[in-house]
Amino acid sequence: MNQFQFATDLFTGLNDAQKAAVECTEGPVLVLAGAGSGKTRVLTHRIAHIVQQRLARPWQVLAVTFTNKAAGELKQRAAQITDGGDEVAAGTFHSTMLRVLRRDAETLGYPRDFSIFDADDSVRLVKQILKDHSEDRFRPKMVHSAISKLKNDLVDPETYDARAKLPFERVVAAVYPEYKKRLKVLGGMDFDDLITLPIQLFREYPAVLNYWSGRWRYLHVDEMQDTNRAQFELLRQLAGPKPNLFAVGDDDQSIYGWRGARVDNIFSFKDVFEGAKVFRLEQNYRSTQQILDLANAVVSKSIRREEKKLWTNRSGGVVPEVVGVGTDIDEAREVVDRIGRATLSGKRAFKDFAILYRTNAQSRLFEDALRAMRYPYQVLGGVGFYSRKEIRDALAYFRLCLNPLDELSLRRIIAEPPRGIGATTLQKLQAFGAEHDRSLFEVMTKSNLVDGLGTRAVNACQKFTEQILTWQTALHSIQPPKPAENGDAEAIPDDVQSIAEGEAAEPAPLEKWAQTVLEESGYIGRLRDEGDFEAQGRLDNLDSLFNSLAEHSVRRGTLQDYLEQAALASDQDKYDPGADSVRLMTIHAAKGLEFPSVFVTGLEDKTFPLSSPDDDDSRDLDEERRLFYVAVTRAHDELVLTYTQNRRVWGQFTDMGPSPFLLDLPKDSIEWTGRNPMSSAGKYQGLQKAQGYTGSGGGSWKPRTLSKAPRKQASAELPVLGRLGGGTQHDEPNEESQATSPQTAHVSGEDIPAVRAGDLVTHPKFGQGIVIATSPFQDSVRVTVEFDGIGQKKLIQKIARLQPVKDF
DNA sequence: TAAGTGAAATTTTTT
DNA sequence: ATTTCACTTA
Repeated sequence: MNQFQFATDLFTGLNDAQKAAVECTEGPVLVLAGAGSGKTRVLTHRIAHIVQQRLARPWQVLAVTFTNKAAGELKQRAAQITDGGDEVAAGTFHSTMLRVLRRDAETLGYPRDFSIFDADDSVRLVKQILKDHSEDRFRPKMVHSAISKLKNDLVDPETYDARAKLPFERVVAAVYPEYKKRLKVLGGMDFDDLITLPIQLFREYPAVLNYWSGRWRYLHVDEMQDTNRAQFELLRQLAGPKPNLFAVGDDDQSIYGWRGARVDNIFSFKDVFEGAKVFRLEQNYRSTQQILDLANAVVSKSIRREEKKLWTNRSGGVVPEVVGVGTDIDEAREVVDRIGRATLSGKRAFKDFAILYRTNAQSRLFEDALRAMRYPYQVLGGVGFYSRKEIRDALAYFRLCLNPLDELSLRRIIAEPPRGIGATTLQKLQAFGAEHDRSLFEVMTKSNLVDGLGTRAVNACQKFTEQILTWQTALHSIQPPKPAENGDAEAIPDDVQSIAEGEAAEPAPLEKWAQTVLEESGYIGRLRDEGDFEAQGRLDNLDSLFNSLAEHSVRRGTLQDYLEQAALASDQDKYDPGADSVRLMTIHAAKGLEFPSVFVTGLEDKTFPLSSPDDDDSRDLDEERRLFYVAVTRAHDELVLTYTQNRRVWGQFTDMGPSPFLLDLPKDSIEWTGRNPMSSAGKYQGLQKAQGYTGSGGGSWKPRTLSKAPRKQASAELPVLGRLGGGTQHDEPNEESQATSPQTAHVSGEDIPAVRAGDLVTHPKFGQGIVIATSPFQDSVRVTVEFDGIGQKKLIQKIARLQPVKDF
């Protein structure tokens, strides 16, 4: 009865291509779905279809996405049209695999309550290793991201060691195995382990693979273009010899190459999964034709892509607009002005607007402007709740109670608050532990055995470990450690299981426990004592932590679950579609979302497409192009692109050239608006001169044309910008002063020595080196130096003050 | 041992 | 500009 009802509904309102894809329930299927072509719809309808046809129970259907947000939406929408749809196993790759690992971690030699190390933890660990090797040539973050890429590419340490040649690669090759080893010793997994360890598990224990692949009979993957090698392998394993794999993706929206995503996974899908059926969804239901034209114009310049053309039968709409402004502050004001006008006239609600930018750092000025006008807004991403210091500290306490092996957490809180255990003591404990192959925590419980420790230190250790153990016991009393799950557990959906398991919930025992821990540890007390504005803010944040813990506790979640969610759920997910507020986020964060009116901001060279100031070739222009495509296709009917001529970067006023993407726009179907575009012309000239002189420093060389060249070229290619020159505004006073006083500003830099390529220079830390190259950097010079025995460094002369070594 | 001081690095984008 | 990290001093 119901079934018939569902069946008719399911296919009405789908176009032919969508229908065909939904109906194709067996075998490998690839759906190439352009932006706004209804891919989530296809996914959810197919899932509903499978369930209705009784091909599988809802919990036998797996859908993997990249963000929790997407998973949540998928689940919710599936639930609306499917009987039992909320039992569908929908989650991110990471959270799904975490379930697998929780069940069998011990098989792989990890503790049951293994910790999850987020990016920050992982980098810390790398840093420690680098320090132990007294290696400080490379940034821990870079080394970690190299390791992460290797893991995602399924390259093991031995293989890499054999091929690593360059100094940086050698360092990575040295750190990689050590990093892996230490992670395991600490009973921790990093993000990449959550993908690669299941692969290993499945390889070594076919029974485990059988369990999961038998359970998930229909696999769905969203955003296939963003999968990396490891994820692809995982899918292949789970899909098994008779793959029921339904992949949806769009190569034009591949924007995660920087973290190892392989668009190739889309191109090679047909080869890897033989007989795969391919469907294309090209009808767009979201945007106006003008917006699509603009999107197509830019992305069609990409080198390798599946040819497709989005179209819509929506008519009407507003012509997309490009707006040039003087400074980043003007940009924020302009955008907020427009939002104000549209909302005050009642044409739009605040939530109709999204302000998109390339980097999180750009959000601040928009926030300021919105706050000044008292307009409601929410910022997605950025420095998230869980990355604040006090929250991380608190979680470290919790983590340590669950997993005393977690030395990273231990070190994090050992001096928060100070308890008389300092670097020296830790050093001795560590050495002892290394000798006897014991964890740091264990050594601390027996610190009296460690030579050379004063009674004070021993007592401090004693007290600390006793506290932890007490809290651990308390935790177990409210939340008994789970008995080992027997291997032949029935295929009960976990969600159901966990609900059935729970007992009558007391009023938020977890919250109480957490409060006790932070009180007794003295953490909260110390914040209270500090009593300043900042400490108060931290206390407030801890309060929110307690609240969310209480909520979690009421829903019978365990602390373990909570920590997992904290590690895997980013700020990204707190997006509240209901609230009437302007949305601010990076373009990456906006993928999968849509808004009636969208501002894409910062369309300047080096901002978007983004590249570091010194080396231009580091950027992947094609990926930036696709990012632009993603950005503009978020808009239903109104699209405004903004760019500035001068922006503050790293606290420095910096002249900006227009984004090359602006040159690719179909000129006729766009409206160009210049607000006060020439206001900075005078300043611009002035700054150029200033930069020239700064570059020369002591004056040993002639002023160079520096940023002039790219500017000239850009405006030559973009005559439209010239048209903007009709602006009538004049320089502001502070610009004037900059323009007229380059000398005064910079000749005072007599103590900043001038250097040029070939010079022999000294640096207080790195010693002697040869200057390889110099390039203008803001109001100073960026100098590349080859230091003896250290390698190349890039330094800002204004700060580093390299001293030339006089010839002799 | 721990708090206080200055230099220097930081800014992609996220699970 | 803001934040982090290494080195110095109470």
